[in-house]
Amino acid sequence: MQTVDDSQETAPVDRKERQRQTMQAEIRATARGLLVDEGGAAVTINAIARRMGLSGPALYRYYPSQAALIDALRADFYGELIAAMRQASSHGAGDAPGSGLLAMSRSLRGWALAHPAEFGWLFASPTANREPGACDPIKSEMGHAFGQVFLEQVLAIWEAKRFPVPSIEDMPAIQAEQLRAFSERLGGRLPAEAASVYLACWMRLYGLLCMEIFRQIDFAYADMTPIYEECLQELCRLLDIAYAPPDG
Amino acid sequence: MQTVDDSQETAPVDRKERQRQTMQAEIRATARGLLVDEGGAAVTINAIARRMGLSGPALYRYYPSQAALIDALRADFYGELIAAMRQASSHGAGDAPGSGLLAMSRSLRGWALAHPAEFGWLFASPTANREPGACDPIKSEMGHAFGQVFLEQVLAIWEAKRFPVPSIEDMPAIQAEQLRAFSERLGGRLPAEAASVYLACWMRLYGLLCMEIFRQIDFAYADMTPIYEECLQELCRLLDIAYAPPDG
DNA sequence: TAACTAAAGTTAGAGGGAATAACGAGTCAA
DNA sequence: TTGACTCGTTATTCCCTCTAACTTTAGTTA
Repeated sequence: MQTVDDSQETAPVDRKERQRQTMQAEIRATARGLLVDEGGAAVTINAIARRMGLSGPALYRYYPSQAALIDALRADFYGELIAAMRQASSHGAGDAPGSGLLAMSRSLRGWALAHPAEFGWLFASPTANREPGACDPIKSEMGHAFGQVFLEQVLAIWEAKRFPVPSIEDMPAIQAEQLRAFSERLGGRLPAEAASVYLACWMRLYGLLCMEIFRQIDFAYADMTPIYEECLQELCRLLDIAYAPPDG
Repeated sequence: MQTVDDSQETAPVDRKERQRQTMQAEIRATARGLLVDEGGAAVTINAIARRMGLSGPALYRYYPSQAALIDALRADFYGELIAAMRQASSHGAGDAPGSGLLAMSRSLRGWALAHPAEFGWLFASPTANREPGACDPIKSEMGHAFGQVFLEQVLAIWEAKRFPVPSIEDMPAIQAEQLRAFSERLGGRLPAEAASVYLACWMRLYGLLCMEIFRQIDFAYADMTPIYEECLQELCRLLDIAYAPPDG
């Protein structure tokens, strides 16, 4: 049934497949260069093809549409950011509880500052702007994995040494219900009360970073490093861990 | 010198000018309808003209380019949002100090929730995405007026009854310097220490709202009303005013 | 009243982008 | 050798922005 009888047949197939994948990677790399050099509006099928010495329609052998290409590129960005965050958090592990979280948070900001155009595409896709009701599949999938990295750190802190949590009874019923559902979706590894702390921390950090990257506060602050560190200090207080200033 | 000798000459000129302005307003209204109905990508010169029963190039009599039209539309949105915020804050005035701030904050969220597409264009213009270095003139001008509305409320609270402020000596030098410069740009009406509290409050509120409107947290929270109110409670604590739950 | 002027609309067209169709050249296996 | 498959091409369609050149119309002026 299978055509995998021996290597004489599978080898060329694999080689072709690898060539195809490197071509796709080259297309995405070219698109990213265009994004960084000339802005998001310059990322067109024709412009990418021109940069690669190809004719426009050739790219449709590799991506069915411009939107698909852009989505793949955004998935790249998510992957790169998540990898950077994971690496930073593992580097800081073994020390005091929460050192991984601090390292991860700083690497998140570092990546966003180093790649503002890419970060902008993560936050709001130019593709998703097309239709009003259409939700962003990349953001739903990868955005989940994105918050997940932060969640893992909070989870580690929670499992090592519980942090203070608010009483879920004091919350409005709608909020309590949503927290319970979310906690369940997490497999119950984080109780609803602790999940509310995780979400509060994540919103604080991510919200502040967006304010900075999208320059919403630049009428007052050009350099937001101290404010970001102040935010991290408050997260540490909320999670009952020790704050350590960045080294270097 | 002036051609304003009597009404026989000025009347037709004014009438033409008025006609021109109502035409511009109609164009912007049509564009907004397109934005709301079919998304940002549908806001094209040709589509607007089609909806109005005109040919495309006719619109260039009223706006020099698509970008200019979009900028004018965004200025409309800023104006509408700011007017809503101002109205809400004046309605709540006279009562306890800070009641205006609470009303304003809630009307801000109310407007953003009612007009997510418009809010999206305030936060990140599709025009500004063109070039990487190009800053957004509308956001710089109107965004300032936007934060100003919140600032006025904080200022009123400050002048009525000082709120606790952090010591500027304890801050990093970079932050202290930026705060002093900002305070000076404000005409010294708010000292640097108090300005840091204003900015912290504004970033918290605006950042949280962006998280909600851009659905960054919808993996956990569908309805963020309680979280927004929680944030308002914390702002009240920071500004040393009484929190009052929304009526209704 | 007749001619002039300026504004507001028109069509035609250049230039670019997304996407499809139809076609040619290479590769590989039977 | 032949047939199939892949990857590239050009040609074409449709839509977009924007300019040029024109008609029409309303208001002004001699």
